Amino acid sequence: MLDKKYNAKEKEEKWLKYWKDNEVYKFNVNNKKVYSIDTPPPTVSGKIHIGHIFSYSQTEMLTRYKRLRGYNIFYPFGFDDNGLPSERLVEKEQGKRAHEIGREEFSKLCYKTTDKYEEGFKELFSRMGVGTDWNIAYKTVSPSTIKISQLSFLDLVEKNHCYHKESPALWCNECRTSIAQAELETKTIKTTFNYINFTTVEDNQTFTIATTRPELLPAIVCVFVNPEDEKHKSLIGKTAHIPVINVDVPIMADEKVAMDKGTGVVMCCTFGDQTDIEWWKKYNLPLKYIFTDDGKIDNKVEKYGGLKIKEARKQIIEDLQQAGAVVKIEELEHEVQTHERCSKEVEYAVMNQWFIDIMNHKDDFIRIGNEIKWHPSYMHARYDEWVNNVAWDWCISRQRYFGVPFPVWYCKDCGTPVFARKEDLPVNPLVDKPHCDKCSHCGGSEFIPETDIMDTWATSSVTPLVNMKYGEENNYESILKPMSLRTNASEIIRTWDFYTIVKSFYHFGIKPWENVMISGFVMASKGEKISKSKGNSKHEPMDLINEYSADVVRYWAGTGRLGTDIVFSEETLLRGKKLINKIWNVSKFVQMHLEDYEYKEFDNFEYIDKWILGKFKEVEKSIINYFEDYEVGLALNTIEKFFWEFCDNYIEIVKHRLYRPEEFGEIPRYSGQKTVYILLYKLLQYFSIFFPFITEEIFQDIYHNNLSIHTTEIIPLEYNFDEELKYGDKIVDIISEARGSKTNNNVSLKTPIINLSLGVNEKLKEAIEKSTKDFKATLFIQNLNLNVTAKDGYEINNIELDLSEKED
RNA sequence: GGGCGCUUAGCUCAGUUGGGAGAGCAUCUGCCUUACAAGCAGGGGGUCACAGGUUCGAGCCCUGUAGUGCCCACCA
Repeated sequence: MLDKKYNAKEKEEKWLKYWKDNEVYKFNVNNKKVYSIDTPPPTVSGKIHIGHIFSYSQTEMLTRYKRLRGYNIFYPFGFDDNGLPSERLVEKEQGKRAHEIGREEFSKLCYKTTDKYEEGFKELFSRMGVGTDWNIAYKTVSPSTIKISQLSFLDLVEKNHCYHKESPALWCNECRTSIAQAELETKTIKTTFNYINFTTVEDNQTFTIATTRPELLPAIVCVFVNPEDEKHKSLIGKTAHIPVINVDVPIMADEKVAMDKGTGVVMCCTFGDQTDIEWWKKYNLPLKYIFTDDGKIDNKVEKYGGLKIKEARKQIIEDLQQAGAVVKIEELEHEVQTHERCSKEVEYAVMNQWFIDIMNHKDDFIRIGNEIKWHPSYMHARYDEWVNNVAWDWCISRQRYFGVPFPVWYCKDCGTPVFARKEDLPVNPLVDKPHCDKCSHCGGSEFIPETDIMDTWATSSVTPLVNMKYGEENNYESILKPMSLRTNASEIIRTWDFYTIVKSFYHFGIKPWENVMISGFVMASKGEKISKSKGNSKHEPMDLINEYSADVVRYWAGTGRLGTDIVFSEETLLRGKKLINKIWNVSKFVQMHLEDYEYKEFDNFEYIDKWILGKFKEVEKSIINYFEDYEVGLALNTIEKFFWEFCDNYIEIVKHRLYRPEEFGEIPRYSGQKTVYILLYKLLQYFSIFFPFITEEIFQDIYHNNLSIHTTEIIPLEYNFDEELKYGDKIVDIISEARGSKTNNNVSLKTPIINLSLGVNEKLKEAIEKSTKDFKATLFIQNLNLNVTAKDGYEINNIELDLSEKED
């Protein structure tokens, strides 16, 4: 028997153990159709917050739905320990920079630290009741993942989609590494707009250039004006003299110069921005690179060498002022590109990097995007928008320590790369030697290892390959190509989704998954995103679980529409708590009345039973539609709404029949028993998607001891009770109105109705007559008169309450 | 500046081929009713952001405006 009160803490621990012992969520290859999920490996870079819980829960709920619909669920969990986020975390914890610690020691610390955090993540997700098979979990820095990442790299090199080139790349001098376009974040900063006078060498004409970055004056290689610009046309072809720096550069024309920005005259530096790079390439301009990799001016620059970028800016402005070259300085707020991991302004550097070709296959990436179903559908536009606007090939090398090494060495004499053999992977070129002893190009016998590591996205974009154990024997390629579903938040469409598509296309020529499901964010308050850096998450997930139970926290996480942000709300938790309490109580009630229940073929349902069964059939259709649309939250909403109707209306009606067979008869009682048996069973199945713990407790106690509800199958109801559905609703309306009449008279709902006269139509009369006993018992009616006077609906002509007790 | 969302009751939000404006919380009034007071019944409370249009009929479809949010571009 179910306990009087539900002890969530005790029961949740019990079922966690049960599921583990009985391997309820274990993945085995069998004859069932596989539904596979490529779920985001959380970045193990510190504390988990309720935002994680939110986005992971909806995916998890979907897997539960699919499992109940008979699918064999492949739902692995991953951990992204790899790369810069982990390094930053370790640097923060150690209070030292990576290069101060040393490469080998630093890597060890990274492993140790990520292991520690990973345990915390695993514990929390387990405690939430996540139905994953931990046996197929993966880490992005494990030997097998490194092997697959390296394999992927070699495959792309072989297929000429990956190349090594000296090229300008985005550079973060805080993290001291190159980064990819996708890692940029824009930030508004206050700065000054400096109007500086230049002169022409030929005729000493003065013209003004406005810049926010005067420290780049030593890097100027050219000055541009628009060829259509009447005001500045006379400058074209002349030579500009850079003040203070005392260097002369040519003045050229290019239509990309906007006449209405600044003064309409632009200095082109190597490099200040993307356009500089374009011009540098287009006009084959010389290179004047003046920064060091840690954000200083190079020592080769006279006077400013050794200064930090911002110090140099200050100094050069002073010098320009002294030279009388400054026209004016305006305060300015503008957007700058920063590195999303550290929020520091990004520079450009020129060095050897590994790139993956993006620009030549944009059409293919758009096409693959079209072949994938996006949920919600409008997220597809964000993907297209990104692909159409990508301006760079994907730089995958990072000048960092912790991550996947490139399986490459270079000939010391000629620089020709030597690649590892696939069968030797994983390799670490810093430790391992190349398989050949002579360079195939020049015959040189000494090799230098590649010290760069791969961008984290270069490895997380192979999660489908990791899941299918790409390149191994007995792999899952045949069942996971493509996977059924990818889930993530909208912020990483441009990184994780895009790069995964890129890799899938290059490796296999096909889409990586059938569906993409995009979740929203959790907001701390309206318009304010929860983030680790802001520290504005007031609630620790574990505290919430302890206070409310995992099922209740899951309720909160299960609400809301796909792709839509939600605000954390304690009210929602309270609502979930009440719902769960109600599920428990109604289950106790049902159990009480099923003690003598036995299965029999039966189709002689009472009118009201047909009504609620017919209603559920309709509701179930809608629930299934929502799930098939990945709208987990809306499905929950629908189930919940029906459930309260089931409790407040149906149970209130049927209870009399269940309690008093001597009055109502055994067969009507059996009809009620069978109805509650069926509906509670089905409600528990649907609720188990959201509340795996309490539903398991109830299910095993009432229905099947030692059979997990999570291994059952949902078979949608097939009843045709449309007539009962329509007029049953009317009967409930009458009951509701009559109850209102009692409440308005300040009497108990038990108060007898001495006389009730209703005006109804023919159909409704028939319906009430078929359910007279239930109807009268529910309202405690002594005399009921039905008159066929209403055309549509009904009218209460007379209601006479027994107020005798009240008057006493 | 470009792309995509959002704007419905005091608060948080549903509203799936266009026809009844809804839920929870809050508030007010009753009710200890053989599952449940963490409950039950009921009331009050909304020109569905604004302006046009299509339609017999618009919260829903179209156009525009405003506010808000995310992503991108904008470092001259």
